[in-house]
Amino acid sequence: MRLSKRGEYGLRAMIALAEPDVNGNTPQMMQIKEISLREQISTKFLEQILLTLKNAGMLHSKMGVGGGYYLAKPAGEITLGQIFRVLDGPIAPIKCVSHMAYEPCGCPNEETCGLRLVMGDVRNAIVDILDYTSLADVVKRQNEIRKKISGV
Amino acid sequence: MRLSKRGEYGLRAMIALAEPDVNGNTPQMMQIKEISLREQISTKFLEQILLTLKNAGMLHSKMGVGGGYYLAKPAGEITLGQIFRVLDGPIAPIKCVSHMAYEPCGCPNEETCGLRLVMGDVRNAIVDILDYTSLADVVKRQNEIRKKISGV
DNA sequence: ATAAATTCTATTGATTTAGTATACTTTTGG
DNA sequence: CCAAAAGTATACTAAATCAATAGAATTTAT
Repeated sequence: MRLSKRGEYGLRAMIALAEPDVNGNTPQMMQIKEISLREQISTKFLEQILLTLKNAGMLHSKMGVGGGYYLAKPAGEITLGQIFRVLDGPIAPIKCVSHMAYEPCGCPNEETCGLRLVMGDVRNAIVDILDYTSLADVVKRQNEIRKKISGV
Repeated sequence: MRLSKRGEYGLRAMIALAEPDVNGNTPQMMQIKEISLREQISTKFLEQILLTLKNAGMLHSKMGVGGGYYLAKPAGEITLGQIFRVLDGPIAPIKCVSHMAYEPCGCPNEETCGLRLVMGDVRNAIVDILDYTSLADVVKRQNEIRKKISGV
């Protein structure tokens, strides 16, 4: 049940872009290099990932000197599930329980397949988290932890 | 978030072995061919998978004529999580939230990494299902559905 | 003895992953 | 206008993993 590096980097970059800039403004614009440096990601690889996200309509960009990427929508309207699906495909652990990319899996009787029943539960559990967690939620949670740590 | 074919086939085979035989006896002994035929799995591939499961101590086998595989423990004592880990490795979507195979993931600050927080939730949700569902639970659930269908 | 069954090891071909490489286009500062 | 900065777009590749295949060795019932 692995999240790919592509997915990991893309999610981390999106979370970085969802944070307000030094002046508290949002959405913040950041250059690829800035993100790759801060998040320890190969610049060239991140380039591809951000481009994919842009083509999927989740990011906007500004070319040329002083350019960069910024979120296409408010952070509260972009969920981790959406980002995940763009970069890593369907969330379901097995095709026969996928809502977005259903395919029969070849078991003798899909209707009474025990594995399918359980994997359906797993799918729902994951989707319930990823599709109901927005970038804004993540940023908020990060800030709460930071506050708790500095407050100790 | 994909379950591999190896994992899928292995889980299906173990569920088949957890069902009582025609006389209601359990654990039932089945030959590789029998399982591969019923579950539509390449016999040779299933061979490898069952061998792995045997070496992990979840199956016993009897060689020679009239031989076959059977569960090493009662179906109620084998969880899907155990089987999954043997065939597909750690359940966690990202190493830095794995209990069984922790590794840092390279983000600048693991403690306040938002992605890690969310993926930790995802891991727990999956583990809560797979580690608390035994083969016996799956068989029971299958039977309930079969009863419901034939009863309609 | 022999046929049926599991065991074990090696290999293969396809696909995916995680990048690199290269060249191009757009924008802006000077 | 020109050069540098920045994103755009493809193509390529090395390594790993996946799904399966092959074939020989071993064990057992009859």
